[in-house]
Amino acid sequence: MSKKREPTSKGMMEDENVIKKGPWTPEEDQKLVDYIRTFGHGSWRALPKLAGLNRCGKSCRLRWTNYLRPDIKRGKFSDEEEQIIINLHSVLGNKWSAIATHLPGRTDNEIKNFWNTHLKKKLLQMGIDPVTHRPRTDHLNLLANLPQLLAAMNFSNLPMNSWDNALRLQSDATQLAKIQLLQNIIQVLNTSPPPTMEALSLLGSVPVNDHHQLYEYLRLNSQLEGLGNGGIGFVPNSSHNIPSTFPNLQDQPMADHNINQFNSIPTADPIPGQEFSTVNQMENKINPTDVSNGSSTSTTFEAWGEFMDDEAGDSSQWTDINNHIIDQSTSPLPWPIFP
DNA sequence: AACTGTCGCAACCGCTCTCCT
DNA sequence: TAGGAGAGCGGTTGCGACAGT
Repeated sequence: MSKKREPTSKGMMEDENVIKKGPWTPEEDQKLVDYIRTFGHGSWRALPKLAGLNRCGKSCRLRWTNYLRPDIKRGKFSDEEEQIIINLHSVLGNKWSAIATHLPGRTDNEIKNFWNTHLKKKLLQMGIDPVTHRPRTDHLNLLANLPQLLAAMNFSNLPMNSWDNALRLQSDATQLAKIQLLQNIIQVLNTSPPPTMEALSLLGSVPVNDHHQLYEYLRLNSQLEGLGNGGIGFVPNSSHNIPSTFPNLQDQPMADHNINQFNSIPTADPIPGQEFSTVNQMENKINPTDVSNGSSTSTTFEAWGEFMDDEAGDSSQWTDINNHIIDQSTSPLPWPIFP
């Protein structure tokens, strides 16, 4: 698309008949703010004339919503905001306005800019595709980036002590992000043929606490498998492909939830051009209303989250994992680590 | 000091959606 | 139901600020 902006009117003498474009002056801002404070914006198209501005209504609306609105929050995004954006983006994609509704005081434009200038790069550095939120396909690269992936996992593990509706959605998305990351790590460990010595040796760069974290996740999922739910079927150094990362939920008595959609599970080697992240598959099935208003008590994410909670016990398995990280006496790894 | 490259962000464009008649 | 107007959204661009040479 060739969209050359008209030469900016900055510093130009304005023809009264020409709608001004480009940066807003403090005087224009003041006029707009004064008018909206007094009369409200009403019709944006009519506003500029009424407010004495030589701008189009659209420009006035954008200036107000993105910059002049009194409830706008300025300054750097916090770590928590950053994580919320990543999580919501994994669910909603580039629906910036939908994401913005979960971040009071932040505008869609600001979030979009922050994503494009910071978060995209950050995810790429961690070896994660910012579009699909899946690790990039090169397995050796993935292993090389394992420390960053695990760091991202820890980063995602925000406390979830406030279960208001907005945070529910974020928490669900956080769970998914974690599952997604682990799933892809496990894919690498279960590739057929088995990981090479070289590939496994890369694990040596992963801090030992992260080994414990991985191990605990795998152990817990093996327990799920033992319960007849499918589990992830992890067998260290096994020579077969990983059968299914997610539990087979179709037999679960959860009729109120749209859970059968998980029948289609991403495989270790998606067909080129048909790579659908599990998160995206879920997104396609989610009632948009549930996502946007965050008030539903029966979202797919909740169903999945409840399932996880049920199977892992009252305390989240992630808390369990973290406890093991603190407790240095946890079980040794079931696979060899090459120096 | 001058030049060049990179980054961040405000603002624009064009398309889509929603509402009304 | 069709069509027009207004509003909203996502993608993109231009430009100032800053860092590096």
